[in-house]
Amino acid sequence: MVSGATNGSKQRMIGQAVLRPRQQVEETIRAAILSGELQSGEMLPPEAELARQFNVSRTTLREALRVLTSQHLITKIPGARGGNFVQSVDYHSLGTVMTEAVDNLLTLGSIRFDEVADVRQYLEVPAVRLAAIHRSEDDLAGLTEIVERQKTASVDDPEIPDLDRKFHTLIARASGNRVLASCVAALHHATEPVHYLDLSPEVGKQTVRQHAAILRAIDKRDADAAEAAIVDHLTYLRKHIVAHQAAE
Amino acid sequence: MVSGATNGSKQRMIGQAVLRPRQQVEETIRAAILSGELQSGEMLPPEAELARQFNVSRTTLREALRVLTSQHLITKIPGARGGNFVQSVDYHSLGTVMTEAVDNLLTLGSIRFDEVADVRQYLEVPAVRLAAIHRSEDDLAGLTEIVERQKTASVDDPEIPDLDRKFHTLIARASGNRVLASCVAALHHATEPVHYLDLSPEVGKQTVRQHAAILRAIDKRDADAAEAAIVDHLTYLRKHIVAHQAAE
DNA sequence: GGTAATTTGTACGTATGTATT
DNA sequence: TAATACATACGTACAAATTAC
Repeated sequence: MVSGATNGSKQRMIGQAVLRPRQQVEETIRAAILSGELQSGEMLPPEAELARQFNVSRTTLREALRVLTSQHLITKIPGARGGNFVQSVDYHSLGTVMTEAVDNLLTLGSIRFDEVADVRQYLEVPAVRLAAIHRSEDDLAGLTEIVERQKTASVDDPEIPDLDRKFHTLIARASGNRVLASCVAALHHATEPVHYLDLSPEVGKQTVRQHAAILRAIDKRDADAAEAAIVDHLTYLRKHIVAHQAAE
Repeated sequence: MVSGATNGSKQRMIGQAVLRPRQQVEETIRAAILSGELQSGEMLPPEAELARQFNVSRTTLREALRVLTSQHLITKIPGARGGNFVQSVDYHSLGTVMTEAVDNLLTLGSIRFDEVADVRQYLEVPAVRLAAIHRSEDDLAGLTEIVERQKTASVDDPEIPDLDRKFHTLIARASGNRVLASCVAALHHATEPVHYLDLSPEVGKQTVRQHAAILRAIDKRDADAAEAAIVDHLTYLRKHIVAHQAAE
């Protein structure tokens, strides 16, 4: 039962594992995208033509394309001017797949909410520190506008969760670290639906006040104050989520 | 061009977006898995039977299954006693998808290496601190064994990178936070191939020494010492990666 | 060791849905 | 409205893989 691919012997490896047609097609297209041979936005040949090129059936080709689609490497657009298009794979896709995975694990009960919240805090603290140092004037203007709109929004305004998300992700983006930005965005998304459920007027007011404090620290380029402010904010939020969860 | 699903009007939402057959099948099976209705390890009915149940063609069913497979929710096994099996979706799957995404972004050049390395450090520091506090005797024994094997391994031993990976991920697991563990494992994987290329005997020796220092701190449940040791270690590694990259 | 049985994998022709012109 | 070009879906047949006898 020992295969040559997995034993640790020093024998020369000659054979390559035989790949099924679908997998060969998939890997070839993936490599073409990741190598830059296929530019983002570019349209692939029609499926019939592409199947002919690979010398496989359209069924096989479509299964390969389907996998690449689910991995956000291409998008399929039906209709006359439609086709299979190479997606721009930027750091946002990391946030997307993380969000999907964390959501799955949370609904399955495979991870606890506080595990996500903890990691979120581990990342948001360095994020605000870096944002305080590296923020551009545009970042500052964006954050200011968000906080202003939060001040005037009523508690039942449907865009409140969206504003909160934008505030935190914009800070993470201002850090200059795109991996950090994606992780923060994903973890924020996962921890968001819960705490926006028990949004009382009082909690809303406090949140805006805390956001304003974070913004002031970033404005003054004061990393220490920014860290203190975000810790304050996250601690406050989690206390209210815990209270909410314990109450039901 | 404004769709009813996205405008912010207060109109009552009645209509549900029409889903294509493939998507309906996909969502239904996914929901069954995530709700626990389908237990992990369980085998789905044969594709022909399943297609009959959904009243779709086997082609359509297979595209749905292919997506779920690429998302690690099911595995397909060909052959007589084969079939489609529900995968155990634990926190490891988060690490898997993160690894894939980060690898893609790195080869595409959409993110820089140091962005990944920075985030890795943001997470490994709290990870070792928590590990120092929560570590079990089993964790300690496991870490000790790894370090012992690293002491005796020669530089060209093929299992060296594996030992390094195990050391860092075991620490992250010992933290008790599974999200943290997955993230650390994924980011470690992404930052690994580079620094194991220029593994000189001297670097190898220093690495083992630093690992031993981390282990001692965790043994003594000294979080501060553990933090200092891991920062030391990561700083050392990154200096050598920078040196290696600058050299070529 | 060979043969049958079971299940996934692939092929192909056709029909339908969808969006643009 | 009709024509066009593409993805989507269907049904059947066959190939390949694996197990059981």
